[in-house]
Parts: sequence; C-alpha cells; structure tokens
Amino acid sequence: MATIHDVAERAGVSVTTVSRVLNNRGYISESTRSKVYQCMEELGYQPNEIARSLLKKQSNIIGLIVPNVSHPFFGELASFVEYYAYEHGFKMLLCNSHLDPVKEKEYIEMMRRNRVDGIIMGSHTLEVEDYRNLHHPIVTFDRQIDSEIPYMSSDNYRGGELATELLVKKDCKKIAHICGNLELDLLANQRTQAFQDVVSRHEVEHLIVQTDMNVFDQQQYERIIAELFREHPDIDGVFATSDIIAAYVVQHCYKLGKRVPHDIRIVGYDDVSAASWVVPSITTIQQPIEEMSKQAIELIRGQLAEETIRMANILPVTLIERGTT
Amino acid sequence: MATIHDVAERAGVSVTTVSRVLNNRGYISESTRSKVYQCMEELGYQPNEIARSLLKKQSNIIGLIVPNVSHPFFGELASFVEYYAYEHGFKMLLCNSHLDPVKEKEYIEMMRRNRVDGIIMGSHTLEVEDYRNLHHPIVTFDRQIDSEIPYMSSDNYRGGELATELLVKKDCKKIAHICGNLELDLLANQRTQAFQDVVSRHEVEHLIVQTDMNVFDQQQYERIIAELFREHPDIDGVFATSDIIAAYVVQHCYKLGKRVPHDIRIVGYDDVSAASWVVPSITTIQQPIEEMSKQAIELIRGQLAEETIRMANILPVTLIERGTT
DNA sequence: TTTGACATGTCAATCGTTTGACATATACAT
DNA sequence: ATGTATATGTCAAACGATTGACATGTCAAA
Repeated sequence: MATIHDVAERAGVSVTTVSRVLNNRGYISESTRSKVYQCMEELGYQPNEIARSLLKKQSNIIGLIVPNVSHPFFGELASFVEYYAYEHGFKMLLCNSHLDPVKEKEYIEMMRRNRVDGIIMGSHTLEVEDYRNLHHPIVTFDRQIDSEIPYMSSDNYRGGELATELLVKKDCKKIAHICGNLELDLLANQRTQAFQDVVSRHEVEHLIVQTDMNVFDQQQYERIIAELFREHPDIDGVFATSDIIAAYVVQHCYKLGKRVPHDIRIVGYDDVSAASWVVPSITTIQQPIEEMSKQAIELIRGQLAEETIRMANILPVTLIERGTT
Repeated sequence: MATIHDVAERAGVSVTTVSRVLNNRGYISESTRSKVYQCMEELGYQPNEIARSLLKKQSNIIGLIVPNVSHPFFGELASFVEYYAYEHGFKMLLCNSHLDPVKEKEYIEMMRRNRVDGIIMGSHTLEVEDYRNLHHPIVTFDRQIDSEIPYMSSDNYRGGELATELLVKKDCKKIAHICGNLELDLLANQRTQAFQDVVSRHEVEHLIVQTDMNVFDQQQYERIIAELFREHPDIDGVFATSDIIAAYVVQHCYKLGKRVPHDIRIVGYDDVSAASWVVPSITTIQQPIEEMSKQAIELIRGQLAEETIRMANILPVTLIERGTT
C-alpha cells in the first residue's frame, strides 16, 4: 500500500509538505495542495492510522465488552454505542464474553495491549480488584465497582417496583420473579430487591427463580419456566428480568392453555424492540438504551479530556403497558 | 503505560532480552525469564500492539460492516463472526452502515486507514467499482460482485422455493411476498425470483411488496403491512423475507382478527432465535448463520495466506415448519 | 585445550507518520 | 532597500517494538 513517501515523490514535493496538506498546518499553496490530493487519489493512498496512533499515543478505538451481541438488549446497546462513538471519531471494537471470566479477562488485556482509548464493560464476571488495577478510562454498565470507576445504569430499583406494583394492582395473587444470576454483582439485582419489598409490603404470595450464568440460553429458559409452572401451576403473575424471558413465559403459557393476560399477567424488562412486535405485545420496563449508550461515550470522553465526571449515572425508567397485563 | 524499556530496566537486562522472552526466540535462562515475567507483572506491562502492528504490517483486526447489529439476523451474524475471529487471534471492528452509502464508504476507508487484515461486508449500497478498487482481503455477504471477490451466501433461490412451495401446498389462494429493496443488488433477491417462478408455475394469485432502504424500521413495516391488507384483505398466505417482518405480519393479523395459521399462513426467513420464541412460532427458512460466519473468517484467512479460495460459497438452507403454517 | 552450546549484550535499522527547528526563496508592501 | 507574509525544503527525533549481525562471556564435554 502507498505511503506518504510515495505520494510525496509522485507529487514532486517533500514528505513534510504532504504531511502539512494532510494535517492542515503551516502554509500551503492551492496548487500544491490540489496536486497532492490528486496524487493521493491516483495512488489510492490512505494514511496509516497505526503509525499515527503510535505517535499520538491514542488509537481512537473504544472497546465494548458484552455477554453477547446476539441478545437483543446488547445488540441495541452495541448499535447505539457504535453510533455515538463514530460521531466522535471513535471506532468500536466488540467482544462477546459469553460471561466467561477467562474470556473477559483476556479481552480486557487485549484491549490494553491495543491501547484502546476507553473500555465500556457490559459484562461483569470479574472481581472488583481486577477493575481497580486497570488504570484505563472505563465505564461499567449496570455495575458499581467503587467510587473511582464511573458507571452507567438506569433506575433498577424503581423498575422492579413499577413492574411488581403493576402486577399487585392488577390483583395477582401469586407472583413469580425470574431474575438473572444473583451471584453476579449487578445493579440489576436491585430489581429483585424491589420485587421482594413490594410483595412483602402487600403481603402477596411470591417466589423467585434465578437463571444460570449463561446468557440467552434458550433451552435453559424453557427448562426453568417449565419447572416453575410444574411446581406452581397457580401462578397468576410473572415479573421477568428481560423481555426475552417474558416472551418465553408467554409461549409456555400458550402451550399450557393459560390465557394472557386473562389468566396470568406478565411483565418483562428492557423494552427491546421485540417486546413491541410479539403477540401479545409485552408490558415492560423501558430502559433508555440510547441515552445510556450516548452517556457512556461521554463518560469515556470526559476521562480522556481529564475532566471531572460524575461516577453514578442513573437514568429513569418508564413503565410501558402493553398486551400481557 | 510501561514500555519494554521500563521492563528491561527494572529486570536489569537489555531490551533485546525482554523481547526474546516475549517472543520465545533465542536462548533465555529460566531465571531471567521468570525475572522478566515478574517485572512485567509488577509494572502491569502489556506489549504495545500498535507498535507491533506497524512493524509486522498486520493489525490482526477484521472489520465487519452490517446495516445494523440491532437487527437480530446481523446480531447473530456479528456474534459468530466475532467468535471465530477471536479463535484465530483476530479482533473485530464493528460498523453499522444503516444502509447509508456515504457511511458505508467512510467505514471502508476508515478500515483501510486502520489497515484491517480483512473486511467482511454485510451491507451493500455501493457500486461494483467501489469494491474492485479496494485491493484488500474482503468477503461479501449475500452479494456477488465479480469473479475476483469471494462471497458467502446461502441458497436463496432454494429458500424462496421452499417457502413458496409450502404455502402453495397448504392450499393458499392468494399469496403476498414482502421482500427487501430490489434495487440493492443482493443475492437475497433470488428469493423473490423463486417466489415468482413457483406461483407462476402453479398459477396462484400473488403480489409482491418491497420495503424501503431502511433496515429494521418498525413503523415502515407496520405501514406497508397495513396497506397490504387494506388493499388485499383476501390474502391467505405471506412469504416474508425476514422473520421480523413475518412477526409484524402475525401481529397485524392478530389485530385484524385473522387466525394464524387457520385463516392465513405465514413463512419467514433466516430462523433467528426470535422465530422460535414468539407465539405462534414462525415457520421459516433457516440460514446456517454460524457456518456462514465461520467460513467468512476462513475466506479472509485464506486470502491472507495467499491460498486460492473458492469465490462462490453457498450453503444449503432448511425449511423449519412451525406454528404459522 | 579446544569446541560448541548456552546466555546475554550492543548497535542499528525498520515500520509510517508527525513535528519542531531551521534554511531558503519569492512576492509584495512600505 | 527592508521587512514580512507566504511557500517549501532539509533534517532529525520520536512513538514502541522486532530483528539480524555481531561481540563477549561462562561452562561443560571431548
């Protein structure tokens, strides 16, 4: 591939001049400028960003680690993160940890080796210590590490409250809550806390089921849900911690001949686009995914500019009532 | 961040020795080796991949350009591409073109500036010429450019045939086909060709509706579908070119009080995971997304190794019968 | 005593670009 | 004639690593 030297030679000017054209510095006559551009065109020249990165000590890359982009929530997240990253001249390196601690650690090290400008962590299987020793601009999604690391989240407690209160208000007598793995130290666990608080306050019969560490494992969802209904056929309300799980519950109810929302009411979480196009459409707690993504990028930019940034970044959630309640 | 010099100094050895440890070259005693490793640990040293890339003239990055990762099909694709890329020591740079030719071109140039080892194109708004002048390892998804550029695809014609034949066999009298924008030169258009061939052969009443250039624009889907059923309330079969569109059709039928599959039968395409968890589950044509992703990486690797590779890579599709037929 | 394997060091070039310091030259205004 | 803005050139260092050539040891086997 052509280098700046080739361009200089072809244009009959010095490398410095080409560099000046490229970076708009110093005096350049219109005639040389256009001659240089023309030669670049002819050679198909593109400046080597690797060399630039080395010199400038910044790669303009932001790394995003999520459990899996094929999960709708993280797919939408990744899409917005990429969008806002690009708006600010960053590229996005994407990694799927599959919630495997080994992979997650390797990915973080890989990103440090590649000198990414910032890391956005949406997967959390590691210890607090591992994050502290990073010394790298970072933003965590949905996890609070300590007072040094900024995190981006939405109001999980309020979300759990809204969802549970809706089910209680709709007169559900026995409510199940399907949550993620509580061993992972996620802010999403506050949804479960809220659930417990609300059902206790109203003295409603309830139970809690955890999923395993595997993200988006369909068979697991089906197994857990089948078991839940086998043991508790009288459940008339479900608060699931994702729209996808909620959809599986809907499907299982359909198989059992339970009518939604007549016999059983279901609330999901996230408001991924799928929630609106399934039948019946899913009542859910909307997380402001776009705004969270945008602010995550801003938090990285703030760190790069060495500004003081807010550590706790919690956005409000909204209850979206649809067909399942 | 620590450099190889810092490590050398701390370990009391030369930079060359550290490099030898790092790259397992030449003679190194066990004692120095461990001392060097220990110093790296203490300094939190990670070798600068940017410097390495510059010297080795390869970045170990593969670029993936798709319309939008938030679309389930591309989300699953991206997930597998990343998985197999990582297995071979590559990182993945992800870009969402939103089917905007300007963005797509900018992304390609960005990737060339960053000297990615290969580009996987899943978005196609550009002209054949733009690809030819690339001089970069590349694989296209679902588009044949010329005899020089390898492409990865599945058997779209067969898929269209299977879908349409199923609807005909199930005795549909008036079948609608909702396809993507036919102005984009995609192999997916063969589905439409197959549709036309099959309905003509069986002399079944039919019609074809195109979507706009926007990927995954919910409102557009709803508008098109509503219009379709307003003008043709007697449709009793729909072959949609994606499972998501099929899901929207299901939803619309539900609103109209049409029973699926009793009054109308619907076939989707792709077999994204959503197809199996909506109610009713969607009959669809399965594309082997994982295998396609895996082979796309292999095609890039083949080009990097300067092997001769197959240009046409077409995998078989499978009809998955579910609840909508 | 010689030989050769092992262990490490020094030195310099290389990858492609940027940038500062400095030199030179033209053109035009004062 | 002098000064100043404009335009370009030369040169070298820097970014962080790799690598080949070559030197200089030590140590043990033949």
